[in-house]
Amino acid sequence: MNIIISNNSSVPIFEQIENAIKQAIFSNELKEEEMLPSVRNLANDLKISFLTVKRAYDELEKAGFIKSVQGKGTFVAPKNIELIKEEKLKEIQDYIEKIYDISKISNISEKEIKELFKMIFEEDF
Amino acid sequence: MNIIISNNSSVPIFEQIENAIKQAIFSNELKEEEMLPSVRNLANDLKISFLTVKRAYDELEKAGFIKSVQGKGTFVAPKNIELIKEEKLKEIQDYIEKIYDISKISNISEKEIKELFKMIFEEDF
DNA sequence: ATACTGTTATAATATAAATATAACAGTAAG
DNA sequence: CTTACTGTTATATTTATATTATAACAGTAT
Repeated sequence: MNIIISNNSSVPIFEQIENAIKQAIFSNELKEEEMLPSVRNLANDLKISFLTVKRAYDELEKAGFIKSVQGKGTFVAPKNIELIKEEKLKEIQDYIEKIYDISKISNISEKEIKELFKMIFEEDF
Repeated sequence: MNIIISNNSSVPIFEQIENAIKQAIFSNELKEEEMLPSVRNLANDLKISFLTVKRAYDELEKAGFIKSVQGKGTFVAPKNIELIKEEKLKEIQDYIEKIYDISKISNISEKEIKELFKMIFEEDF
């Protein structure tokens, strides 16, 4: 698995790891039940503290993407299609929220946004 | 000008001020060449440090929205708001394209996206 | 002179992210 | 059982950023 992190990103490292692993799971680069790198190994590879990896794993586990077992390792959870769809809907929601913020600040009307949607989705929206 | 800030927002106060002033400029509530509240006055109104207001003004000036003159005050820059609006529309278009890509890959219907829009814009869309 | 403007410098506080270190606990293989 | 991996937990520290308090300095207008 290829994870690239940036020190001077405004996105915290633990969150960058989360996103990279989610993406690997979505793209099936990490398959069901497959073992993830151990917290210490990944920390060594990325030259960061294992606690930062731990935090990323903890949040991924809370969200249901992976499962940690003491003494054995951390594994990709059996795929839950609904969970993945929820995640994608959340991504879309984040984008819509960004659009909302921009429209409010820039005084752009909903009508104008609708037109863009029609153009890109090539359908009545 | 009505600015409301929140202490426990994850958005820094200086950024909340930035956004509120941008919005006021785009909505023409603050007109070209119009004077903004002085750093100390706005700070007193919002019950925050004038340095926080100063920071917001500094960033707005760097972005070309306002212009500060020592001894006189801070003023809305004469600027082509339409030009900035075009840039913002382009940003929105990029986000919609991302949404389009996700929806195609994840088999998410336009109806579901419409629902999210209604939810966030809190209006029929 | 005064009373406003913005500007700058310094130090302090608060919070979150990330770290270093150490110890503890479960699993599997020799 | 010992060894060498796993994950877990606790404590203290460092780092970066946002925010503040305070003081002084500088330009403008009346």
